[in-house]
Amino acid sequence: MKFLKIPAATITRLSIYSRVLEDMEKQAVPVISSKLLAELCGVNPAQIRKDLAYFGQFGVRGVGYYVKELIFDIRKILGLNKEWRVAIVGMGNLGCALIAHGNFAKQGYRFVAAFDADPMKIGRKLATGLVIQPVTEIVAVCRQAEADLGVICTPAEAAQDVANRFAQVPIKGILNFAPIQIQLPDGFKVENVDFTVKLDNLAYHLTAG
Amino acid sequence: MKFLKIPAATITRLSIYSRVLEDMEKQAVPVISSKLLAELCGVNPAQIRKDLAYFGQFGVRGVGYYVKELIFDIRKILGLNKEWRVAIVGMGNLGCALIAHGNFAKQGYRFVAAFDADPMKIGRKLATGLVIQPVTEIVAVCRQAEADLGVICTPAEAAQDVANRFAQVPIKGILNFAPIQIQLPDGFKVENVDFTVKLDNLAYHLTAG
DNA sequence: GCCTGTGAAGACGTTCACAGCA
DNA sequence: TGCTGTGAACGTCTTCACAGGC
Repeated sequence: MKFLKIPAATITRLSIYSRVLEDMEKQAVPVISSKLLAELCGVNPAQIRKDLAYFGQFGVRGVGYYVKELIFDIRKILGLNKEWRVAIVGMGNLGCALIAHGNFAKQGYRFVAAFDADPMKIGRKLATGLVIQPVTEIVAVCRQAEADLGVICTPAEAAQDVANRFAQVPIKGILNFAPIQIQLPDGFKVENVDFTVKLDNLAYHLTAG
Repeated sequence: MKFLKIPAATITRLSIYSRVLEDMEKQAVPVISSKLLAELCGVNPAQIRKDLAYFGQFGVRGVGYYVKELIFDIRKILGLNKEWRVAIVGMGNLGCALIAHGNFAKQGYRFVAAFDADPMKIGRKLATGLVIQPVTEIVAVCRQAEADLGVICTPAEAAQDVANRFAQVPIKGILNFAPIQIQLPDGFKVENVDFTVKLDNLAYHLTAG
């Protein structure tokens, strides 16, 4: 599917388009133009058309895009036409909040394993029915549970060790909430979510901008 | 301070550099070269020198950068040489997890007000001593508490309303965890943290890449 | 010799402007 | 007419390569 080089930003935007489109669908909007979608997403209309053009032709000239079809097409492009099985490590406040968070399930992500290093927490049953298991079992349990993706919510010190275990499974996609740059061989993809980096951006813009 | 146009990515990287440098400082490393720092951050050495060059000269030729000084300089660039006062709305699992999260306090961000729409939660006292107040009081309480930044952890439906209230305070920098594009006039800066967008990126790369 | 600081070159992503089609 | 699809123009960011200085 990947003939041209797709900008990383394009993928991120497709994800946002799909979120906005789902909203439109809920409001029973049947068709949308790149102009309106662009406004709702805060981007340029040509950007949207170009992003989609990397993957094919999805619109109707003179009309626009059929909302329902476009949602389907984008989800297919992103690989969301399957259930993704997610393992999560570090069941502190944040880890528990993520499991309880409704948006993951809605988008097709399902938590299939949970781990923690704290012996006090092991064996505890979470709201979803998952039982917390020891981090030493990550490789075995994730293989058994056929996990595709890993989420790291541990303190920074533990994050690299967890990533190494994920790598052995192998789990090739990791969402990392620890404020540290994880080092992994090529072929592994780490996405970082760093709240303080975002806050630092705000601080800078309010200070200098 | 802002003579040239600074790339947005530069600010994000400065924030990451500071995080890695703080790690170096803890390990009592006195001096670091752009080459080593680049490896630890996963970027090109010239990138680091260029990023810093936007703001001045911080290194010593033939030697490198003094870790402690560079941390200080970067924090000053980002505007982190003051305490930032943060208001947070939506005290569900995620909101509570954020308040409990140690990294914010460590970087100079202090929660000074918490809000929720649920009458059952109002008046409840959080671990930090903060008392949850009704969202209708956002403007008054934030002014009183002199909040600089706002964090939105509400469901998507409530996020725009909360942002509008922040805008009236006025709070000009908002960290938004709701999966929706918030619309605000120029002069306001919104940073989005959207977990599912990140997961979608992983899904795409594991599917197509 | 070594590493920073920086103009110039190159790569990349975005926007424009219009051709193509309902 | 209206809106998509897309090559070309533009602007921005990154990397190179070397001059400058310890």
